[in-house]
Amino acid sequence: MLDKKYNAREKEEKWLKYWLDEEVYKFERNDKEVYSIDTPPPTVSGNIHIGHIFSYSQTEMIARYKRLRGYNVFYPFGFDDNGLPSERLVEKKIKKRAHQIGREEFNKLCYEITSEYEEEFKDLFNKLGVSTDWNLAYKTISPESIKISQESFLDLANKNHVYKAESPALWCTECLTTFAQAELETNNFDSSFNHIKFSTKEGDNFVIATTRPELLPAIVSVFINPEDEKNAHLIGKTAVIPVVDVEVPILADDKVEKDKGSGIVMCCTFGDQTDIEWWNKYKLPLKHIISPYGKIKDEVPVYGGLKISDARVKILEDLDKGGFLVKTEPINHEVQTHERCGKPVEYTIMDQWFIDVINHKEDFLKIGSEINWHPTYMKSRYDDWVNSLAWDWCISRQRYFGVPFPVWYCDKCDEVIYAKSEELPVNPLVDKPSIKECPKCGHDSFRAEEDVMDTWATSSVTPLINMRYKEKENYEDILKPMSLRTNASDIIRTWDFYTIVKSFYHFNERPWRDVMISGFVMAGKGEKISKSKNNAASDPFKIIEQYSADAVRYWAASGRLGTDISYSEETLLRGKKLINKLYNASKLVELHLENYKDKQFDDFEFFDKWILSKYTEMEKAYLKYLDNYEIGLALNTLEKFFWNFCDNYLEIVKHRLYRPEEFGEKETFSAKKTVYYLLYKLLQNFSIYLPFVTEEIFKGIYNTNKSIHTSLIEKSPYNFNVIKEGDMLLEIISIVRGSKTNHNVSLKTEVSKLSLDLSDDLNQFLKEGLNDFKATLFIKELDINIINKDFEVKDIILDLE
RNA sequence: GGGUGAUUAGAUCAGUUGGUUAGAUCGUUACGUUGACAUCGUAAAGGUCACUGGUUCGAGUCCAGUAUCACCCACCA
Repeated sequence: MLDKKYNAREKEEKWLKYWLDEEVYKFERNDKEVYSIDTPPPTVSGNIHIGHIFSYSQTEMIARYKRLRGYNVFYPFGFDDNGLPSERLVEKKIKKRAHQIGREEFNKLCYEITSEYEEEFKDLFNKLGVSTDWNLAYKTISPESIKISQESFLDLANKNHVYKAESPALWCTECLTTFAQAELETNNFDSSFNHIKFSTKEGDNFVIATTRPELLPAIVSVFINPEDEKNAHLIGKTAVIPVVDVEVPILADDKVEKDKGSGIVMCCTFGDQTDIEWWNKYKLPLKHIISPYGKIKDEVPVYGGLKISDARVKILEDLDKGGFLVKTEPINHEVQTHERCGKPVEYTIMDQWFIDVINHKEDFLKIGSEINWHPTYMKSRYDDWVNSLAWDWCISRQRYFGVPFPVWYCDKCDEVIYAKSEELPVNPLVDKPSIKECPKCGHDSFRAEEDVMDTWATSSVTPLINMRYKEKENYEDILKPMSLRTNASDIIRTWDFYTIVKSFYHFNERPWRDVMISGFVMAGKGEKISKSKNNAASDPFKIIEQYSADAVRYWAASGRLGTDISYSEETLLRGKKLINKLYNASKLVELHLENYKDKQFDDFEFFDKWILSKYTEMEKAYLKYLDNYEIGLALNTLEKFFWNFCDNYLEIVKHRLYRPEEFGEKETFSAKKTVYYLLYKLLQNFSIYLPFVTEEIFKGIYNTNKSIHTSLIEKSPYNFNVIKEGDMLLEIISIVRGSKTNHNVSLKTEVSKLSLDLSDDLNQFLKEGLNDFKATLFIKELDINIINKDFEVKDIILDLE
């Protein structure tokens, strides 16, 4: 028996426990086809927000859908707990920087603190009803993941796709590490545009405008566009840099824009990426003046030891004193920053490990086109990114909490010593190489590689982690390729791209068949969710408590795939209403199924045929949408049908259900069979969105299975071709109801006489459903006149006594 | 500046290959306690489908341009 009222909080707790205790979502090998999902391991950065609910719910609904369609669903969860975001979380929490407490101690704290946050994540996802098998869960910093990540590195090294090189790299003076192109972000900064007077040895004067005057000591040349007539006379001469008094050549390059600033550019090593390009192209000397900590290097005269910002002030003062500063104008401009901390990027030059991506763009594009992108237009974002790649993928990070490179160097000849596969996982700082002597020079002492890998170098192998790559017990056979990757559109260029890179290098194959890209949660139209503004209900736990997990999932399912969604109380309330309606409709059905025994039957009444046919039509659309990952559109279709089912069909059929003596046994059985069948189907359809309330109803009324979530959808066979006629009769019912409303009387008011003009055809159908029709509208007398049109309501006489 | 998408009722969103009066929910208004449901029901009001052109017998839907928003990229002298 269903309770009188549905208590979501109590029932959600109950069914969550049941699912976990009964291992309803446990993955076991069997002969069913596997459907596997590569879901994003959330970054453990201490910040759980509403966006997590949104994208993870959508993926989860696909898992439930595929389970209902008979697939053996492989859906493991993970946590991305290595790398900078986790380090920053820990540093914030202990209020100390990593280098202040030392590597070993710091890593220990990282393990502990990230584990705490993972429990919180796990709790949230459980409460949301995420149907994962936690036995399959992984952490990107676990020994197993480290082993697989190192294995991946060695495989790429073996295939000559990684190399070590001294090369310019993006450097963060806040995080004290290099980072990858993909981690760049643009931010707006207030700054000043300084017009500085230069001269040439030959006696000319010219002006260069710059936002970074502190880089004057790093100038190695000056560039002018070869077609710039105004400045052409300077090309080939020697420029004298003011204040620092150094001479550099004036060269020509067509990358210079004639009309920008004075049309003359200073080239520093390094101020931006163009500088690096020119430095390479023209083999310019290196003057690297920025220290890792964001100061001017000590050896630089006058300005050595100053912070970048202080050096800027000082050099502007000196320029002004010397009469070199023509003018200074304030500007707000975009500056490239490190996305993890927002600090403007600097450049450094050091030994780094790189993965070659520039040489295989064509291959990555090809793999990209072998994957089905949902929505399809998301593929062009991937293509654009691959086409725009300018750097190889730098995977060295001068950090602590990450996967160590399985690498040592010979102390004498610097030969690279790779770990052996069977030694993994290794920490070269602790472990020693298995060889005793350097194979190149015979020397017998080695030093460890101290850098760790970029986080993406590990999260890009989640398919390998999922398949337990090279483990004895593995899933390699069923996960090559995986069925689905899901993520939001912002990490196409990182997570999706890098995973494709690795899959191509390891297996020469696409990592997944389908990719499903979701949008973002917005606070309102065009308003981004932001922590500082606090413009969204920030605590997902509170939202679940307030509205129930089912209602939150309902909100998360709304909208088209790939488009942004707003945080909307209205939608949450709408979900709550739907849950209530579903529960109450089920109670009505339950009431009439007390002694019901299902059996083969096909002699349905007219309105039963009508609603069954409508269902079949709806189901087709529902399945089609879900097969295309259009979760929201499937829900729309389903919901529309459901409200019609309640407001119209149940209102019609309840008379027959209550009064079998008046309508007949067979006729009443037809109604029972219809509601028994359709409610079951609707519960299944809703179960992917509302797993808790549907389970409660299913177990209360049907209980034909361990859980509704392990039942199977069998397509509805009913199709009686009466949809049009039924819809027309419904229109007539609506007109008569409208008449009652306009007279301000109850819908139970009797109709003394209803006069209808009907086509002969429609009249035949009405005859089949006549008793239902009359009972629904409380009609005493019905007068029908046959015409050529479909129908017209001629006269409604209400019994207004 | 470039790529991709979005722009529909006061709010949140649907509208599947172009085809009659553009749909739903919330909110508003009126009415109705009807044996699942007042966390309800019935109905009403509410839209120049961002703007400007074009294709077509016919455009919310296709094309071009403009504006605004979002994600990504480039520039960042």
